[in-house]
Amino acid sequence: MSYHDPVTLDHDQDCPGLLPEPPAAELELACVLHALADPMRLRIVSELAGAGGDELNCLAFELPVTKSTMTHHFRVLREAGLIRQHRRGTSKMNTLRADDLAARFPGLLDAVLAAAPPCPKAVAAP
Amino acid sequence: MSYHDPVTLDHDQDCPGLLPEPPAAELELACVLHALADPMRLRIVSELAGAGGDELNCLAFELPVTKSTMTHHFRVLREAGLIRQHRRGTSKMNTLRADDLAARFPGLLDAVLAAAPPCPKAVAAP
DNA sequence: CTCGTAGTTTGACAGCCACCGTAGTACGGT
DNA sequence: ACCGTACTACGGTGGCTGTCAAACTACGAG
Repeated sequence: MSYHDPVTLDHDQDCPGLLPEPPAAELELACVLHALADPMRLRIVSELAGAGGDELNCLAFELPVTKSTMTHHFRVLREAGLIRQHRRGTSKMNTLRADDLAARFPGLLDAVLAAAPPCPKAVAAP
Repeated sequence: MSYHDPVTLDHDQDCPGLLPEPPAAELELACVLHALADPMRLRIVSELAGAGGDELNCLAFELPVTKSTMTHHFRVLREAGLIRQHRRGTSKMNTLRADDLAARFPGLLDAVLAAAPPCPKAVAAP
């Protein structure tokens, strides 16, 4: 659950404002499972999966916690390698790293999403 | 992650010494994920899976922790619904509830086991 | 520049938890 | 009954963590 800042120059040019994330090959199972074991974070991941690859800013998730707690959760998800975040204006846009996760742990994300509780409400587009 | 002691009379007669466990239909994803997120517990589950349904007593797992910590880990796994335990003489025998888990969360256990680090050593028969 | 909004940092809090050591229980063999 | 072995209960420790409030930063519109 620790990694060096892997943002390369190439990456900076392709996606300005990208926040640091662990490379797919370095994702750790215990870290991913731990991140998914929190109901708030599982809900974030479920809603991102339901958005079908669309980017959602943090406000798109109407979670019953404060903004600072949401910041914490998004950070845990990013550092575990579950989500990708980049800055766009005043917003942080989030996507699920579904392809990376499937490549690293085949079937895991699908099984977790299938097992996750249904989302309380549909995600509003930002 | 809480349940009432569900041991029924029928169950008592079929398997004396069975310790309380949650019914398969009541397994909670967050609880299961949390139990699997600890490397020691993941290793226990992996070794039980590798034993192909054989019962293993607690000593069969040469984990780098004390016996009292192992007791704690086995308890977490049992209460999360991942393992079944029953007393046999002075030993506690453990099996993986693979069928229950597959029924409740299809594909999850397989994906986790496929992703888990390889066991450091083969499990000695008790 | 000001303002509003999205998001972050910081510190605090209370509960959780992996781990340990110690003393104890449960069981079976002698 | 005693003994050895498998396992547990209990208390303690230090670190972790979800959560919050308050102050702050980053950004873009006007």
